[in-house]
Amino acid sequence: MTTKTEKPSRREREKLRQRQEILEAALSLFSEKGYHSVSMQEIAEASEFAIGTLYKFFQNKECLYRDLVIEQCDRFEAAFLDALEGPGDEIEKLRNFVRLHVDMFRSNLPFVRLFLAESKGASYNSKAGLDDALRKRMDAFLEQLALVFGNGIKSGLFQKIADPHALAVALDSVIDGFLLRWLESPERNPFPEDPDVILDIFLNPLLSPQ
Amino acid sequence: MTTKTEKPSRREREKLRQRQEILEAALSLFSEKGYHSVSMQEIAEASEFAIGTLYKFFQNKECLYRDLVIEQCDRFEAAFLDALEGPGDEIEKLRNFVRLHVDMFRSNLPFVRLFLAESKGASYNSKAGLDDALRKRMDAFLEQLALVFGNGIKSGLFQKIADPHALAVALDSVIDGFLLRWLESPERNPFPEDPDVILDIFLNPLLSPQ
DNA sequence: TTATAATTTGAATTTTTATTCATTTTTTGA
DNA sequence: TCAAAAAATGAATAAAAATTCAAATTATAA
Repeated sequence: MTTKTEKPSRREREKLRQRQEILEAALSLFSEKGYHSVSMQEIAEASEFAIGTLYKFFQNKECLYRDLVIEQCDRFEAAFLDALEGPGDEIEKLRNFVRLHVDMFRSNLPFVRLFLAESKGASYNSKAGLDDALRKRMDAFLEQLALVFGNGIKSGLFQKIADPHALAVALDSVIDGFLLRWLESPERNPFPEDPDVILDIFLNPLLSPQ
Repeated sequence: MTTKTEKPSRREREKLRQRQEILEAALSLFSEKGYHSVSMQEIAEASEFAIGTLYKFFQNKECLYRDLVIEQCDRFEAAFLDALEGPGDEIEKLRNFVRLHVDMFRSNLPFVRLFLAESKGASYNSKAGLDDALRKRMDAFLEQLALVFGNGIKSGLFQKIADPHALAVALDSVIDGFLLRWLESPERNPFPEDPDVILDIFLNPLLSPQ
């Protein structure tokens, strides 16, 4: 009962911080070993709380995992949409998107592993309906990306070599493909520092002849 | 001790058949529910053997899973390499590869789910070194695919818009991307019946101007 | 047909881990 | 400073499966 005007009290802020610490430890563990190979015991030790305390923050293991994935997805989605809604023509938007995608991939490897496992592989969380929620968000995002292609075609910036939605799927797949190859064998596959390495495969053919 | 000249005795053939039946049941279950959500009990019931019998064929659950994945990969790899080594120019080889990829995807959905979980997501089998083995095979296969692009570029059939290895990664990613989208929401994403829908994104820009 | 070997079985054992909750520790406010 | 409330703890419980193995069944061949 410090000040009443402020929304989150000191205690509440402290709780939030603790919650984040648990999620951070859990993210690191889950991404390394997968959902089923991480015990609540381990998460407790890594985050330096007692097992019982975890259950004060999360109803159960599944909910902990779900919250973790959803919160990280929020971050990523917001960042990607920002890139698509930024200034510039469609080429610029795509370039920003690829650049951001590559950057976020590299600086969020633990989550990326988790996300790929969750979206491409078998979901650990079928009961919690997590995969369904993710699929819907992914659909919505691809819709936005397709819009960029669609607008580019409408304005004559791009040639209509394929359906905008197909192009969106293709671009997203290729980015993930490149980054995944790098993640799996960095020695054989160079990290695509320059986003144009990826984008050129699309832009070159897409660009209308001047 | 029937005939000595024949390699696999009647008994041995019977064993093989039983083993296949177990793997078939396991594939169906694993692909539907994921490694950790399938018990040996379930596999036993589905294949109509006793639990103990499973352990006569496979050292443990992990080995059963590993054998399953590896044997299916063998089939796929052989088929894909066939397509790349077939007759025709590089365009024809790529077209055959895409067509075959799409066909095998559709007619082997249970295994495809498993493979994606294993290769894109978190491997269930880190101890057994399965992911490492798969990665090596994938690398080798991409090398072959890159060779096709490389030859096409050398012969002037393709323009060198990117490194052959990058093109191989990109094509493989796009195929998987399209098929995965279809798998996840068939109502929203049409099945790419015509392999050219996928290949055109590559071939159009690649084809040298006549 | 029958003794022996090979195979199959599934109940019992062991292991692993999620979850609970009585107890202890810490914080709060007078 | 102290009693009451809140929070944290982790040993104990419960549940789920993997694995084992003694007993039962089936196949072999003399």
